[in-house]
Order: sequence, then C-alpha cells, then structure tokens
Amino acid sequence: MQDFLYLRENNIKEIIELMLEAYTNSYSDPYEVLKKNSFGKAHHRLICAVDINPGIKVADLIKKLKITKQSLSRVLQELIKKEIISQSKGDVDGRHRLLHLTEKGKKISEEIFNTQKKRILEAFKESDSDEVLNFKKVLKKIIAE
Amino acid sequence: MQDFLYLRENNIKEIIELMLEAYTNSYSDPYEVLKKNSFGKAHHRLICAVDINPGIKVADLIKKLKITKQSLSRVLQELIKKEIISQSKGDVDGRHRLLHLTEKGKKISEEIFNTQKKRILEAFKESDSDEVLNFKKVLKKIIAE
DNA sequence: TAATATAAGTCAATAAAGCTGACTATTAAA
DNA sequence: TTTAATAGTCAGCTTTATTGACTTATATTA
Repeated sequence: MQDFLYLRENNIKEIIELMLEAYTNSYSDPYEVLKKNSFGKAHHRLICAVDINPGIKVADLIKKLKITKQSLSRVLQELIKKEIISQSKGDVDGRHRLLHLTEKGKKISEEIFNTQKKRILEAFKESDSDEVLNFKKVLKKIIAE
Repeated sequence: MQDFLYLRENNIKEIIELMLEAYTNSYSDPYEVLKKNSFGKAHHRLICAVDINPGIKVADLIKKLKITKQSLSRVLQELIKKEIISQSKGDVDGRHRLLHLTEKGKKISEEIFNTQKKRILEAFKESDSDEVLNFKKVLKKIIAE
C-alpha cells in the first residue's frame, strides 16, 4: 500500500506556511515604487487585480480581494481621482462599473511588476518548464472553490 | 529556437496574481475559528509561523512576517498572556527568545489548520504526486533570496 | 407598469494592523 | 571594558478594514 507522502498533515502545513511567505515576500518587493507614489498595500493589491483582470466589476473585485465594499471604495476612489484606474458603465448590465487601468495606471503597474518579476524569474530560471506548469496548475486548483 | 512560454511577462504577471488570490483565500478560511477566539489576521500569521518553526527567535519572525518589532510585540504579548505561545531564553545565545506553541496553542493551531487543510487537500487530490512536489519546489525557490 | 431586487456609492464611527522614533535592559563580542 | 546585538517598551500616528445605515440607478419579475 502506497503512502502518499505529499498528503501528510505536516507537508500540508508546511505548504500553507510557504504560501504565506511567498506572498509576503513577493508583495513587499515593490516597496520603494509604491512609496514613491504614496501607495500602500491596498493600492498595490487593487492595481494588480485590475491589471490582470481588465474590465472586472466592483462586486468581483470585492470577492477576489475579500474586503468590504467600503474598504475597497476608499482606495478605489483614490486611484480614480489620481487617474490610475478608470470606470465605465457595463454595456450588458448598466448597474455594473467596469474597471480598467488608464495609460498612467499601466505605466505604474509595469513599474511595480518589474520589481516583482525578478523574484519569480529567478525561481523559474532554476526550474524546468514542467515544474512551472505544475506550479501554476496547483495554484489554480487551490483558488477554485 | 524554443519559445519559453512560461517565462513570458503575461504568464509571470498571472502567477503573481494567482499567488495573491491563493494566499487570500487560504488565509480567510479559518475566519470563524479565529473570531471565536478573538484573534485577527495578525494572530493567525503569527500562530502559523511559530507552529511550523518551533523555537524560532523574535528577529527571524520579524524577517519572516516582514513587520516591525513593535507591530509583532503587541500581538505576541497578547498571545503570551493568553498562553498560546511560550518563550524561553536561548541556550546558545542568552539574548534570544525562542518561541513555541503551548499545548493550548497547539490545539488552536490544529483547529485553524483543519479549516485551511481542506482547500489544499481538495487541490492535491486532483493532482498527482509530481505536480504537488513541483508546486512545493517552486514555492520554495520563490521564497529564497 | 409597479413592486422588488441587485449593484454601486456614501457617511459615520470604530477596530485592527502597521509604522516611526526614542528609549531601556540584558547579554555577547571585540 | 567598551561596543554591538537582541529584545522589550512607550507614545503617537497612519493605513487598512469593519459594521451599520442609508441613497441612487438599473434590472427583474409579478
């Protein structure tokens, strides 16, 4: 009978902690870029999410970031005022507000991304294609409800 | 000439966002357990880190969680008072304070872990051994400086 | 069409988590 | 024995997020 080592409690626990550290490290890399623009972690998370999900609506952003409408609002309105994020009325459903990065927003997001990219590239350079594909595959499964 | 798809900017960007979501989802699963004990996210992170790194010293915890001594202190002292975490003087270096979960702390950590475990197990059940091993391998490389 | 539900926005008060700066006490190393 | 490292503390502040009670606009449905 096979022992599935990778399903052992200690391995799962270790992976949960590794995820904490990987996230914490990756998302603290752009500290200087954010500070320069007077942005905090909340702005960072929001910019990232809108960048990779152009046209996302407010309700989905709330689910993704797991914060309340009111928490999102403060940061979002700030970024709209600073012309980092733009809103448009949904064409299918006029109640929706679809969010996009502006040109200015794309530039800042690129700058942020460049600092985060380094860490990931270093890790991927030492990995083969399969390892990276499996990494992404499992990451997606963890997110799925 | 081979095109390394997995090194493309858009793939890296997507992975950065997947890490945000995987962390956010995984660490919001134990919401009820934490609330029951009047603990917040800061307590959660701390308990997790001490659980998987028994005997960790304060300075290393600060590096791992990327918070200041003062921020850590408030939460740590709270958990020490509530007898979730215990301290002992380092035997090699008497300035160090080594942190451990108490028996009470281990129980709560298990309860927290059980809610987080589900999500990971679901993901791993749909994966084969190699995929999980690769996942962990890459995760570790991302953390390495 | 009128009533109801959904999506987004807003105001106010509060809590949680984190920061800077300026210290003290203890222990180790030079 | 002076200096450096580790941990802890006090005070004040900022950022992030929460709850609860609304409003406005648009869609749905009875």
